[in-house]
Amino acid sequence: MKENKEKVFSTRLLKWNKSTNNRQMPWKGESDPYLIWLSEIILQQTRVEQGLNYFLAFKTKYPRIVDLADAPEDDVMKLWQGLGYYSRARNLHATAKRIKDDFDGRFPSDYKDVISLKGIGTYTAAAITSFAYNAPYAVVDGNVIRILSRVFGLDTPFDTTEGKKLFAQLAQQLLPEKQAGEYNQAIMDFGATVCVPAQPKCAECPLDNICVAYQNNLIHLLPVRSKKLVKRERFFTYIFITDGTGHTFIKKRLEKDIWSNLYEFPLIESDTSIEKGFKQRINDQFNVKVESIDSYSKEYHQLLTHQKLHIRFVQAQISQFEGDKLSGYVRIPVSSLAEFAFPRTIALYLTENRLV
DNA sequence: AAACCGGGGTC
DNA sequence: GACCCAGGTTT
Repeated sequence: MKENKEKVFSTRLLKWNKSTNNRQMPWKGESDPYLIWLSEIILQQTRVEQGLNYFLAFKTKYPRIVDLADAPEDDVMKLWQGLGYYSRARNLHATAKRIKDDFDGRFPSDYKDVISLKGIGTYTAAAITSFAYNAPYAVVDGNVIRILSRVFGLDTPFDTTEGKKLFAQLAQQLLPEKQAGEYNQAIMDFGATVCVPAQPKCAECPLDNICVAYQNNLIHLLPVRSKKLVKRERFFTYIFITDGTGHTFIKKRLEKDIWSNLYEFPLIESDTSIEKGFKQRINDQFNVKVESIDSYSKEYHQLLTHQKLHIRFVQAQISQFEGDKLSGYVRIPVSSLAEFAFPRTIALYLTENRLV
């Protein structure tokens, strides 16, 4: 009797995993759920190479959950600076505090407790519980979706409710329950090294003879995404204010928008690029009298998932007295700018202009 | 169900 | 320029 395809799939993946020298990473084979959790949060929508140094920095600075829980949030944001998706850092910190308070400082082991934590969804809960406790929960990430859509020939868009349900059910069905951790690790490594998005290595693929996409030349058509993103264009003009005393003004972004909890300079946002009339605009928006405009930067471009940002920096000089009018802003020494967490483009501007 | 949330790498 | 990455939360 012919073995069913699901069984063949899982068996071959496990065999492939044993026979391959997979990527070695600091969190591989880690048994401490705290470090597994930390690595998984950092790696959400993030490449291993990009997240690696951040993981090491966090592990060094916060060796235990309580160390992270007791840290000032601004310190956590600063360490996260440049990694993006900053809600991950806020949730990481909030969850550390909750574990300290509600779980006696020990990372929970029950799936239902784990997924109740901020910043932990189905993927991360499955990853943590399977890696740390070999709990029978199948991970579904970009790698898994890509592999399943190709091998099983599924053209249901994965970014829909129906698609998410379909891939989750199939992934769970394929999971060898007694080898959950090993299998989850195997399928993601396989997606990252063999069944890659472009130019997958089908010639060395152990699943080629059961892969619907390979057999039917559909590799480049799967997986299917339902819709493409629309980008909004925004124009930011940041005012780097000098008041003749070596100080400038910043504030923390607290609105529901990009870069929440990061710092920025006084901002003028507009529908188109601003090229002139800075004195008047600064006067109107911030109620300060500008003595002179000292410099006018190039336009920086920053691409976010849903937005294209046009960012320019203007250095404006005001009198020392005028600084008192900037309510809501913090007056800080220019020499202390390096202590604050800034969005990537602001950090870049500061570096290029030797301000940090 | 759809929108939103960063930054970097690849083709 | 489009797509992707060890996704999750909010509306």
